[in-house]
Amino acid sequence: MRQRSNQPRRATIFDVAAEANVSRGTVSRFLNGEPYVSDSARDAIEKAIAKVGYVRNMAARNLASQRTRSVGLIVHEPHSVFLDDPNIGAILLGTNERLSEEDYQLVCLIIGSDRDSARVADFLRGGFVDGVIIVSAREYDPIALAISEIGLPAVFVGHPTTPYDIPFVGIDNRTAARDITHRLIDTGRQRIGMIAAALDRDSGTERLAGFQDALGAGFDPALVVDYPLYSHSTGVEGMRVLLEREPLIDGVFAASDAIAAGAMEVLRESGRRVPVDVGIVGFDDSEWALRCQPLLSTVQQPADLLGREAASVVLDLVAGRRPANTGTLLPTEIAWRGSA
Amino acid sequence: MRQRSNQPRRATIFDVAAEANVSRGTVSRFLNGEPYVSDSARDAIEKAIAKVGYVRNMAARNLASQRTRSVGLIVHEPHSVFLDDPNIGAILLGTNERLSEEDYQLVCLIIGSDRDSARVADFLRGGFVDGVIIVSAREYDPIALAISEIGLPAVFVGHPTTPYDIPFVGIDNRTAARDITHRLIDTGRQRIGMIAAALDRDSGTERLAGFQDALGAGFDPALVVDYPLYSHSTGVEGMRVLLEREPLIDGVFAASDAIAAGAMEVLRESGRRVPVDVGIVGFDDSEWALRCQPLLSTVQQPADLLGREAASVVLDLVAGRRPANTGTLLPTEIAWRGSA
DNA sequence: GTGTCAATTGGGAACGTTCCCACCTGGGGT
DNA sequence: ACCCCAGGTGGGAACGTTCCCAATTGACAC
Repeated sequence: MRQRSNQPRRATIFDVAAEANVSRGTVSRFLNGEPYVSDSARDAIEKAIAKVGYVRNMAARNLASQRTRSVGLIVHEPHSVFLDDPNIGAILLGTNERLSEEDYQLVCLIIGSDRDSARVADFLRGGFVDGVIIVSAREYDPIALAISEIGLPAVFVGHPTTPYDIPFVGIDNRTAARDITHRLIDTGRQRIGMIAAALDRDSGTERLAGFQDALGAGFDPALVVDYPLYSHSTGVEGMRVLLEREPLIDGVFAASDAIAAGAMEVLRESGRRVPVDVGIVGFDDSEWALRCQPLLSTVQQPADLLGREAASVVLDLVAGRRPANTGTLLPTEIAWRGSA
Repeated sequence: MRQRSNQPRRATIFDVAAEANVSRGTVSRFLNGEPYVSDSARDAIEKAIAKVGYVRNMAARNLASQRTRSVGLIVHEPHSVFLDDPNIGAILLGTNERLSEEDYQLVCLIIGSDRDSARVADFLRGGFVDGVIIVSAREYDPIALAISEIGLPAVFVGHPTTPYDIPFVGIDNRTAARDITHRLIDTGRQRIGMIAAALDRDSGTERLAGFQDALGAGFDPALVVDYPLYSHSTGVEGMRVLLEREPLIDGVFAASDAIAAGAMEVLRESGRRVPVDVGIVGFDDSEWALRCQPLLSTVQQPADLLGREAASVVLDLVAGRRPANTGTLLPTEIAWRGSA
């Protein structure tokens, strides 16, 4: 079985060299875009490759060069993440696209159980990928710890709350919050409140800061409530409190779609119509946004760009180029739907 | 750079052999689970591996064995598919899981443009994967054609309408349709209709056949309408026709979630309450099901199992075992929600 | 005692690259 | 006339496996 009996043997770099009347070394230099290949050699090699139908043997290249030209994409909590979050798919797409451009392969590493976690850690330790992109790291993620320890080039997508020595790519929460709040202002809302959450995290404080930026002098602390979680029940409770404080409220920025969904239920119960009486906007563009009636206007992450950018950073690291900054924030877009 | 200067050299099979006092060949046999390894050798090798911290070098294995131990997952039309369909993620997960069990790697191959299509075809021709799983092939898919031509082990997920010499893994539309129709019957609905679609395809005719199976003698052709597309507008139009034909209709099986969503709008407009006055069920468990009020009961594909099964089939093919049958149909489950 | 066969083991020879060093060649400075 | 250097080339030596053939051993039948 040394050689698939029926198939004609695949062309190698030797065949190309022979056909082009140059040496193996020159062909290799050509293939890798290195200097010191004369124009005549280049021509001959190009023709020879076309003629013998040569394609690189990855395995041999990997073995000789001691690198794999592949990057791992690590995802945690498969079921909830893959089903709830359309972003994850887009991130995968963006990453894949960028890596393809550089002739790198994407390898999916999905961690469901602790057993997986160990298997993946072994995999990484084995040097089967040149770098990794960590998509939904938990706090104090053991795999992130392991990566940091192995010294493998890595980048987070999203903003980990625990500081590792690993760069990240995320979104600009503050600007996004400011922009979507402006929508409320621009459509003539007079009494605009916010249901904030998670003020113990960057994302939480920045969304609040953006809200404040947008309102400027008109900012009224009395119209802001805050809760620990980005949850539906936060929305229900927060909206009740806001309505009590200011029955004439006509605009609400919810710090997450789940919060917005809860708030909309309370608004409906209280007899207010969305968006006629009250405009409401959310953040995340998760499934919650589509379960609302009317559909929720919300901040949409440029998930594919996040993926692309993360790929770029990891490629830089692999190539030994330290990235300029330890974290990158990408601008967001807004999905305009019916709620405001 | 022959060897990463600072890092200690990775242990090889030679180190293990030396440590265990056996030959390289014996270690290799052990690692690959081949026979002809004595118990004493086995023990010694196990200890040696643990001691020197050996992990296989994939590149070397691939080069020597002339196979890659990786399988490609081909997906078309990234944006619509990844965003609309939660199934695709689950399929990916299931595939990845099964492949991991056999120490195979999943490589994502995503085709967005024709340029991608050519690149992927080259990639496959290059023998960079041992087999492929094609997730959302279009009719007369050029990539499927290429694969068929290259002779690469492959399997479809889903039921391609064009017959290739490639096996497939899909769902049992007929049984699923029968089962979900039974729900309508069991909850006491008396006048049950169906909005069928795509009767030019297997999926369409089988869903109708399942509906007929369930109703048996009670089947009334007058309560079935059919349209070419599985679309929202089909639901709107179909429901109008059904209501006209039978105002007392109290159960509807829609051939897709999109159809069900359209039908529910018409029902609401006509003043009928779901599920009190009319029970309605769909098929697919797509996003449409969650946009409905109340949420739609619908047929859910066992997407992770589809992925697993496809992986198993492709592994069989790679190992040279011809699968027993050319196509596999998996049973479905039903997501019970508020609409029936 | 001899032949045979099955269970083991050892190690040479690929596998197809990259890396690196040695070697040419010709033009320009001394 | 000589040296030097940059552009360009050739080919030996890894890289770490798997594959396969030859060799060794011991049991068992004749």
